[in-house]
Amino acid sequence: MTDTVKPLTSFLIEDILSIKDGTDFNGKCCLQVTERCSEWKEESEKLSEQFRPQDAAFGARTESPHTSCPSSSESSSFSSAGKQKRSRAAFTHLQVLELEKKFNHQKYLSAQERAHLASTLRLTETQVKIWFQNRRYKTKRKQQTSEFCKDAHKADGLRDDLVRSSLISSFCKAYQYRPYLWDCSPSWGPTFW
DNA sequence: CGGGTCAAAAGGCATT
DNA sequence: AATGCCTTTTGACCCG
Repeated sequence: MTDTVKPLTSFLIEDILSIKDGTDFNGKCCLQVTERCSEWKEESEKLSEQFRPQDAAFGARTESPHTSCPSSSESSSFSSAGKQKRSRAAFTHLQVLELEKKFNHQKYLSAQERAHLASTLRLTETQVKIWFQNRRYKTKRKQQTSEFCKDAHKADGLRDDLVRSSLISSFCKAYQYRPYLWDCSPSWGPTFW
């Protein structure tokens, strides 16, 4: 993996989508992030044309479509001890975006839909399946966490604005490594809080 | 460089 | 057998 294409985390996209849906906190920033998101998408599409990490660093997505889990058979290597060494592909921005879009639309895929999405994104069906599994579990965890936080705040008699500030600081924390989001507002950055 | 975080992938077990 | 959920492992990245 080079610095040219950094994986866009699904967490990031998830938050971008939630902001676009208007469920987040700052109207001005929402608009800017939305604009930023489409800019980024264009950029991502260009990059994905120019450079495909799976072709360079990973064998994971160049496999034959006949194998159900080629990423493990083709991109895994063995250490000197003979133990299987796991490889971990980093999906491209576009791949994650499309997966997120699909996930936003439906949480579960049929075998046919999965196969179609996999071929569209040049991933294996297993990768798509595992991605959806991880994604569902992540959503569930996040929901459980937020419910727990709500209860805790209620119990402490704290007001909504504290929850809000907690969300904002989570957001800050989540995006601390993503300067393209930080620069969407001149006054928006770690010092803002 | 060590530790923290995130995410892809594998493993285990349950369900259909 | 296929797929689900949940946990664990692994690797990349960042920060102090």
